[in-house]
Order: sequence, then structure tokens, then C-alpha cells
Amino acid sequence: MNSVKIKRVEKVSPRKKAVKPAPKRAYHHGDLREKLIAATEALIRERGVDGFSLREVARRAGVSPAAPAHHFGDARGLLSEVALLGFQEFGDALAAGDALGGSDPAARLYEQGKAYVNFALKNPARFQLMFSNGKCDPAYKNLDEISNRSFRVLEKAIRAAMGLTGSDEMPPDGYGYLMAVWSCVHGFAHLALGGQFDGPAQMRGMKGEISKTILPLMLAHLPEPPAQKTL
Amino acid sequence: MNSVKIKRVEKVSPRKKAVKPAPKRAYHHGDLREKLIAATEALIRERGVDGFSLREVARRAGVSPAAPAHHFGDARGLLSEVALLGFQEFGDALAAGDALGGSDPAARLYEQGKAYVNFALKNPARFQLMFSNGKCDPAYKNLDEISNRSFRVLEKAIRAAMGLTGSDEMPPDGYGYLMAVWSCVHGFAHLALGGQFDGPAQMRGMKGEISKTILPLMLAHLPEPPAQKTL
DNA sequence: CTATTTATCTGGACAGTGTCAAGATTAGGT
DNA sequence: ACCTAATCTTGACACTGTCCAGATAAATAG
Repeated sequence: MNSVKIKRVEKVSPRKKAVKPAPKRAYHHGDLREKLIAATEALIRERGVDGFSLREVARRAGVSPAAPAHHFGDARGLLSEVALLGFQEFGDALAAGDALGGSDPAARLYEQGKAYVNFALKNPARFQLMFSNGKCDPAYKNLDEISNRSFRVLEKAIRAAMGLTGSDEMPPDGYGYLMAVWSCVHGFAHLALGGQFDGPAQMRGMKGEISKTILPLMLAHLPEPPAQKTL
Repeated sequence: MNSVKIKRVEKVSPRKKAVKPAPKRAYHHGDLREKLIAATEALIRERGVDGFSLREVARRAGVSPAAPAHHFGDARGLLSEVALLGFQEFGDALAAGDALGGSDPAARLYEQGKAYVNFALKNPARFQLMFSNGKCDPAYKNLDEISNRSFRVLEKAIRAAMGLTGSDEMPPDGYGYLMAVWSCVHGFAHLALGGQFDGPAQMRGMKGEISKTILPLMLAHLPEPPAQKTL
């Protein structure tokens, strides 16, 4: 049925036919796959994740409604691919932030947090798609692997912050702290995108200032391994 | 195929209709509104928020697809009402947690956080609906007011934690801290519901243990006004 | 260079969706 | 008892995602 051929064929335009760059729009037009992805990203940017429609995407790509099925299995397949690409950029953004932090573990986490929120605020639809339930197929191609890559960037910085070297096991407290930091950053992004911070006027001005208020507040008690065993 | 006509052969209603609790199934059956709400809650619990369908709800209530429109305007109206009721329970749960904390501000926030996450984990679909974008009409009846009620429960505890009395203005730092706490708790709930903590085995065991790890971690530096201006 | 296989894409169909307008039915107030 | 307003049905319309049989083009043989 929908056996989506996941053939790993590298047919990514090494060369192009010298002629005919334009007018023939009949049947195969070569870059449908990319065009569909671009159309999807544009569509959800305009109308939100729920405003997505396979047919509308096909329409924008100038193609029949059944065409996308040959590239991605079904609608969820297309959305999963878009999410995957999102996670790719997302992971890169986190890694770039991490690099900005230099050798100071706290700074690394700080910059990663900034990058996390910035990505979400600048790509609302994509971010919501990436962390949505049900819209993507969790078993899609290497979605799981790519999204885990982002996670590992954070994990690595946490490990550094806790003074762990290469191969020691992460202690439970470490994961607890990881979850705390992740939760806070992610929650901020999610609430901000949901317009939940638009009520009190004093909050509104703070949305762009996460770097100056929330993050330091979170990271204030970071560097030392949280082994205080409070309560 | 399965166009199962839900014919109501129950036309036994004989003569006397004096008693009100006697349910007759023809046309007006009195409690359609409540039945639609209940059906919606059950449906999204079973199939997730995206699995919602107005027609399916109508079907379950034994009523025509156009019937709900007379009670709630459209599909979003029904979902908004369900979200509103969710926020009602939610606010109560937060308030109950707050009360559990007694007179200790830190304990109040701690219990509220526990209540927040517990509500989300026990009512995943409802929680996701409440904090979804686009599924509800933000201008619905008093949705805004009710949801703000929950917010005010948190705000009050934050104020207490910062030693503010009745009518003083909340300082910007206060809102910053409120957002931090809210973000962390909310983010945890959202990530947990998204299955994001199901990767590393050491995390999985922690989902139920937020009360023992994450929350204290967040609240460790709570009581004093966060004016340290770090970094 | 021709023939055949394989990858793409179309067109039409089907079941499902939300919503609207017109009409049937009933409840309630005067 | 009438009349009005609320409630619900019926049928329609424009959508949606997905499947199927075929058309078309490109790739790969032979």
C-alpha cells in the first residue's frame, strides 16, 4: 500500500540538463518534493499547523492532489518530513548557541536556551508541528534520530555543567536537572506562542527579554550538581 | 456500509408526560448540551484532540450533525466550552494545591506545581485542548476570564512568596519569576505528554516524580526576590 | 538505438468532514 | 388556546485525505 520507498538514492541534481529550464510544467517537473515541502512550510506559516491541507499544498505546487503520495506516503508523511527538517535546523541552532558559550558550562546552557526560544518564536508553526502530538508519524524515516540529536546537544552541555567526563554515567539528578532546564525553556516557548503571556502588560514586554530575566533565573543554581537532596 | 441509522424506536412515551426526568428521545431531549460536552470529552480522550469530529459527537449523542450548532455556534464553540470547563476544574485544582501549602509561600507554589502537572497528566486531551492554538475561540463567552482565574491563583502565590501585601504593584522581577515557574511546570507537562521524556530510561522513571526532583529544583531559590541581576 | 521496466503524475471516485438554509417539531409564556 | 422562540432534522454544498486505474516520461537495459 503506502510502502514509502525510502530508497537512499542520491539523485540530488549533480548536473542539470542544459536546456529547458523553464516552460515545460507537464508531468515530471523534477523538484516536486522540495516544492511540496516549501509549500507546506509556507502554508502552516500562514494558517497555522491546523490550517494545513494536503490538497492546498498540491494546489500551490501546481499538481494533482494524489501526487504527493508518491513522495511522502500520506499527509502525515509530508508533515513528518517538514518536522524532520525543522529538527535539523533546530539542532544546528542549539549547537551554534552551545558554541557561543565557549568553555563556560553555564554560558553554554544560557546560549542554548536563548537559541531554543529564539527558534520557537521565529518559527512558530514549525516549532508547534515539531512538538505536536499526532500530526507527525513518530516512526517516520529518521525523525527520531534527528530529534534526538537536538536532545543530545543539551545533554552534553548538562554533563559538562555537572563536571562529568567522557564516559561516566549520568546520575539521576543530572537527568532531573536536564528535564528542569528543558521544561522551563520549552514551556516558555509554548506559552509565549500560545499568547499566554499577553495578559498583564508587564509580561508582554518580557517576551523578548527572556535572555535577561528567565534564563539567568533558571541557571542561577546550575553549576553545582544538584545533590542537595532537599525534601 | 456502516451508515447505522440511529433510529430511536423508543416511542413508548404514552400519555402522561408530567414527570420531567422521563427522557423522551424525540426532538428535544432536554440535556443535549451536557450530552454533547460529555461526548466531546470522551471522544478527545479516546482519539486525541485532533481526533475530534463534530459529526462523531453528534452521532454519539444520537442527534443530527446540525444539532450542536444551536447550542454552541460551531465546532470551535463546542471545543471552547469544553476548554472552559477544563479551566474551571484546573483552577480549582490549583487552588486546592495552594490551600494544601498552608501559610508557607514556597509550599504553596510547590503544591500548585504538583497540582498543575497532575492535572495535565490525568487529563491529557483536555489539557492539550486548553493550551492549543486555533482549536478554541479566544473570544468565546468567558473563556478568557475563567482561564485568567487560574493564572491569578499562581500570581497570588508568587506575590505572597515575594512578601508583597494586598495592593502593591508587582515588580517586573516578580513577573519574571512567575513566568519562570509557570514555564517550567507547563513545559514539563507538555513535554511529558508529548512523550519527549520516554527516551533515556532514566528519565522515564522520573515522570511521576516531578514532585521530588523538578519542583524543588525550581523552587530552591524562590523566597527571596530575584534581584540578583546575574550576568 | 530500441524496448522494457520503473518512477511520476493525472483523473475520477469514495467516504468523511463542517456548515448552511429550509422546514418540522415542541416548549413556554401571555 | 394561540403564538413565538427554541430546538432538532433533512438535504445540500464545498471541502478534505486516500485509493485506483491509467497516462506519461525518464531510466535502464538489451
